[in-house]
Amino acid sequence: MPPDPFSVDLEEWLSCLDRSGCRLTEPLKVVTEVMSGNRRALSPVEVYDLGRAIYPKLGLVTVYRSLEKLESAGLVQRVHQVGGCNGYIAAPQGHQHLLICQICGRAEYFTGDDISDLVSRVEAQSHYTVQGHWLQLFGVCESCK
Amino acid sequence: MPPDPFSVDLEEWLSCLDRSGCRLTEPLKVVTEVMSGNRRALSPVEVYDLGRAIYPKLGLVTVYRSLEKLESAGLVQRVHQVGGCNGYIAAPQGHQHLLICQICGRAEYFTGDDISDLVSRVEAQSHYTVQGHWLQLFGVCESCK
DNA sequence: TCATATAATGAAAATGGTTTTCAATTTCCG
DNA sequence: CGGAAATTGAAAACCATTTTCATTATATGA
Repeated sequence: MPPDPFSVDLEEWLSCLDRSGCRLTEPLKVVTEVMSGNRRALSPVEVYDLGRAIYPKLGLVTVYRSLEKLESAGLVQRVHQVGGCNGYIAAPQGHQHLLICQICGRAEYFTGDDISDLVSRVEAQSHYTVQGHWLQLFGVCESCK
Repeated sequence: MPPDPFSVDLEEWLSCLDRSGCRLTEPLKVVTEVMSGNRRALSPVEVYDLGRAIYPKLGLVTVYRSLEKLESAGLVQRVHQVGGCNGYIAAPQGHQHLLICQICGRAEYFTGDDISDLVSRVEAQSHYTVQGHWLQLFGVCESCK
């Protein structure tokens, strides 16, 4: 069982940001708290709203900048969906992919996608060199059924 | 060998649009010609520029509306990439996925992704019901190596 | 073939999300 | 504690996309 990216605690995230050379300001801590404690992909405005519940003078611009820091520190990743591509969610440790509930937006990570056979076959047929892949599953979670 | 979505000719696309109830206007035909004759994911502005080379008074707004028609007719699909998600490309027939060159943007479709074992395992572990998936490969094409 | 209802067009304006600018504030290192 | 430098928030700028609306073009039925 791989580590659950949603159970990582705030302190670890903050020390990771610290190691990346960020100043641990109040607004950045608030955005980090929101992102580390949520299992859904959140848009910048959603982060903004959740953040202001904790720290009312948080600015939307700062949310954008903080998400950028979290993303380049590898703590958060962008999520692409049919409805839009401006969602951010806690990034997995190692090689994992997302499974997203189409009803409530809740997400899980899963491992063990072995597509190496597929990749070799596609490489042989297309004469491309494959460098990476995106795989995402969509469905309905237990409580939404 | 599945049919190559890039080799479908213009006439077929136009009759498909006709069957969908669209009026075959000059601007729509131009956008259709651009989209059916290109192997790269094109942004609306790129379509606009390529289209005006054929039909100078084409408007950008019409490009957006035409892409929407092509998309709902299933002839074109949106492409999601790290650099942005506003690309459109000829849609595959049946179940196929994209392989995109990171250098030149050229794309190929491939078939034969069998992820049913993976899906059953993930369903059992997560208690989600999986309804669909996204799979996309990234690499370097033959001429870019 | 022609007339006509109506879908489609293009230009301008509106919209909405994201980025830039900049002066004021906060952090953190010495 | 002091001060250099990163960070912040507000306003403005920016850019892609959508809406509005008067005009034009298409397809259909007389």
